[in-house]
Amino acid sequence: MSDTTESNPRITPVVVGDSRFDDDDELLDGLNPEQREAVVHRGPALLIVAGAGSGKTRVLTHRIASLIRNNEAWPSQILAITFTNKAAAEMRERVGHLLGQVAEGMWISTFHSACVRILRREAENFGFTKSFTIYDSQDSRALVKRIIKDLQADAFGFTVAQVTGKISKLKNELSDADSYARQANFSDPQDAMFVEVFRAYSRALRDANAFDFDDLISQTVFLFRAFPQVAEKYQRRFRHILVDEYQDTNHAQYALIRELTRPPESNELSGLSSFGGGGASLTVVGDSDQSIYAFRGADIRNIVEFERDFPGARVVLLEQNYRSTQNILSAANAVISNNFDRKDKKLWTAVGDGEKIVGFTGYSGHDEAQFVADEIAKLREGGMAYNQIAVFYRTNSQTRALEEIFIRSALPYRVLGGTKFYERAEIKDAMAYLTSVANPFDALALRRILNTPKRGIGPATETQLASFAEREGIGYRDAMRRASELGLGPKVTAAILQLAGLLDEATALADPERPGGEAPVSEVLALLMEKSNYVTMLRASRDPQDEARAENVEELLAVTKEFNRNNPDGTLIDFLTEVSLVAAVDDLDDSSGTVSLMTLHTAKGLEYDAVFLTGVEEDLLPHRMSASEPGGPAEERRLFYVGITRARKRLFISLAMTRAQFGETAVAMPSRYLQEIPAELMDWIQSPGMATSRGGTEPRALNASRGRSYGGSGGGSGSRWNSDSTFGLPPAPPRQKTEWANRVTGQVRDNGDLELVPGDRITHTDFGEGRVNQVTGEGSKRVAHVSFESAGPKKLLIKIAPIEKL
DNA sequence: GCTTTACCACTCTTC
DNA sequence: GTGGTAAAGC
Repeated sequence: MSDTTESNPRITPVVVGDSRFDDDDELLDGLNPEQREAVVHRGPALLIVAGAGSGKTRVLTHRIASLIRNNEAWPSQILAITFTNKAAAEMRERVGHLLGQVAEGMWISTFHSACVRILRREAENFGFTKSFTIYDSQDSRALVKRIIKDLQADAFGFTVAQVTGKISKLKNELSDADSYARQANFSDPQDAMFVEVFRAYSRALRDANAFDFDDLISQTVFLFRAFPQVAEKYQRRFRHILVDEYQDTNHAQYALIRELTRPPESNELSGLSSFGGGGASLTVVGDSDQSIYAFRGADIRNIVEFERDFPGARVVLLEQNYRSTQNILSAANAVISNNFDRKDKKLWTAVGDGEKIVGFTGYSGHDEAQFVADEIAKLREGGMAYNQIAVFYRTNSQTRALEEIFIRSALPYRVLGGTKFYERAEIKDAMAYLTSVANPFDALALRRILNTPKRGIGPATETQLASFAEREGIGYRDAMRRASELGLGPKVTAAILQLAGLLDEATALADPERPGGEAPVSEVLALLMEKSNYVTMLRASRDPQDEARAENVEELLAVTKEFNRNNPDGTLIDFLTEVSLVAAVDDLDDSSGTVSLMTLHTAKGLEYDAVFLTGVEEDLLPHRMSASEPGGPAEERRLFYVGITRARKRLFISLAMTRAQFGETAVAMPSRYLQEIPAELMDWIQSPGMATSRGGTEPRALNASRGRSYGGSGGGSGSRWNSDSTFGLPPAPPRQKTEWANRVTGQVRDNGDLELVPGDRITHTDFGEGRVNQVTGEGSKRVAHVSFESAGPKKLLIKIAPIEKL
C-alpha cells in the first residue's frame, strides 16, 4: 500500500510537529497524509469521512494503538463501537497486534453488547435482575400477538407487524409508552388502543425481566438520565469513544453517545485523561453514501450534522481507495452521484482500471444462478479461492434458486443470515429451557416449554396457572411447585410438578454458589434435554423432519460445548447473551473454503476479490416497498453502491427477465440503476435486450406486450446497453417462462449409485449430451466433470443431476 | 387435549 | 412456496 497521494491535488499537507509523535513512526508508516491526520489528531471531536475501502479500520486501530502507546489513555478508558461482533473481534486483534499484547480492559463491542454489559451491571438499580432475558424480534412478535389477542385489538385493524414496527420505531426515538400516551390522540380509538397495547407490551417485558433489542439501547439511555451517578461512572471511565459506521446510528444510539461524552458532573481529573475533566473525546467514522439502515431508524442527520452537534469538531476526508480497480470505482461514483443532497466525494485509486464489469441477463432466476455458478467455476480455474468470492442479493428469498444450482454444480457455498440456526423452532425450544432456568420470571420462555414436548398441559391449564400466580403474587416457578393447590387432574398436576422439579434441578446446577461452581452450559442443557425427553420425542416422531430437528438440537449441544471450551468461565447468562446478539456476519468463517452468499445489507463492511450482484431488477433493487418510503429509492441506490464497492478485482452484475415470487413467475424489468453505470465500463455477456439464449438455442419470444409500463427514472434517453436492443425489453410470454422454470426446478432425483468413469457419455436435461472427463469426491458427494457439446464444461453432483448414462 | 386438514396471508433489508 | 391459524374429528 504505497503512498501515492502526491498526485492528488485535494490533499492538504499535515504537519506532524508535536514531539509526542516522533517515536510513533511505526504506527504512521504506510499511511497517507489524511490517514495520519485521522490517527494523530487530538481534540474533543473528530469526524472521519471514510469512503468505501479507504482503510478506515486501519485508521481506527492505529488511532487506538497510538493513544495507548503514547500513554494518553489506559486501555480501560477506551470504548470502541463497531457494527458487528466480528468487526469488534477483528479490531481487538489488530490493536493487540499493533501493541504487541492484548489490551485488557478495553471495550470493543457493538452498541448492543456494550449496553447489555452496562445493563447487567446496573439492572438492580431499576427493577430488573442481572439475569434478564433479551427478546429477539421473534419473541417480541409472539408477545405482541398475544397482547393483541388478549385486548382484542385486532378489531381495530392491528396486525402484529404494524404494532411491533411502530413500537420499535418509537423506542428508537426514545419514546416509551408513557411519553407516547402524553401526545396520543385519544379521540381516535385506534390510537387509544395502540397506547393500551404499547403499555401492556412494556409491562409484560418488565414483568418478564426482559428487554427487547431496542430496549437495550433506549433503557441504557434512560438509566443514565435517571441515575446521574451511574452515568458519571461511565463518563469518567471512558475518555476516548470511537464509533464506526456512524451513518447507521439511530436517535437512541446518538443519545447514548451524547450521554457518554457529557462531562461528568463533579469535575475531578481522572488519571491519564487528556481532556481534563471535560467530556470524553469522540471519534466517529462514517460515510453517508453507505447509510442503508434508515428502515430501522438510522438517521443520516447524525453524521451530516456532526460538526454542528460537536462544536470544534475536526473533519478528515479519506477518499483514496485501496480496495477496488478504477473501473469498479468509476461505476460506483457514477451510480452514487445520482443521489442529490450529498457532499460530493470521489473515490480514486492508484491500482489501474482492471477488468470490465461483466453483465448478464438470465431468463429466470435459475438461469441467472447458472451464470453465477459457471462464472465462479471459471474464476476458480483461474486460481481464485472460493472464499474470495461472494454473491449478493437484495432479499433472502433469492437464495433458493442460487442454492439449487450451487448444490447441483457442486460448488461449496455458505449462506450468511437467512433462516438462521437460532431461529428454528426446535432451537428456540431448547433455548427457552435454558432461558427459563436463567430467568424464572420469563413467562414467554416458560409458556413455550410448558407443553413442549407434550405433557398434557394445554391452554386451559396454562391460564389457571397464570391466574394462580397472579392471585398469590408469586412467580411462575413457585406457582408450578404448588400445582397441587390448583385442583387439577392428577396427571396434569404430576406433569407440572415434574417440569418444575426439572427446572429447579437445572437451576441448582447453574448456580454459581454451588459447590464446585456453576456447571458448564452444556451440562445444564444436556440435563434439560435428557429429562424433558425432548429429543426422544423428536426421534420417536413419524414426521421425517423431526429427525433433522433432533440433529439440530444435538448441534446446539455441540455449540454449548464449543462455547465452554472458548469461555471456560462463561456462564449460562453469557451464553444466552451471546446467542441473542449474534449477527448474520458473525458466523462468517474466513478460513472456510466456500463461496459466501448474503444480502446486500449483510455485505456492508466486507470485501471480496470477486463479487456477484444478482437480481438487479426493478421491484427488487430498488425494492417495491421502498417506492412508497420517503428517501427509499435513494437508500436503495446506496445499497447498490455498497454492493459495487465490496469488489476488489471482479464485479459481475446480473438480473433475470422473470423471477419466481409468490410461487408463480412474475415479469422482471432491469433496474433503473443499471443505466447509471457508464456503458463503457461494462461488458454484457447477455444484455437485457439480447433475445437469444445462452446455449445458442433458438431465440425466445420476447416481443410480447409489456406486463406493466416501465416508468424509468430520469434518463429516458433510450438504450444504454451496448447491444442493438431497445431498453427494457419485455420478457417471454408466461407459458414459456413456466416451462423454463420447471425444467430446472422440477427435477428432484436420486441417482444414488450411478457409476460414471472418464470417457462415459451422458445426457443432461438442460445441457444435452456430453462426455465425462473426470470423477471426484466420494459417496453422495461424487462430482462428475463433464464437457457438454453445446453448453461447455460443467461440474455436476452425480447424486442429483438430471443426467442419464448413454 | 391432540391431530389432521384446509385455507389464508404474506414475504424487504436487521441488531 | 411457506408458515401459521382455525375448525373438525378423534
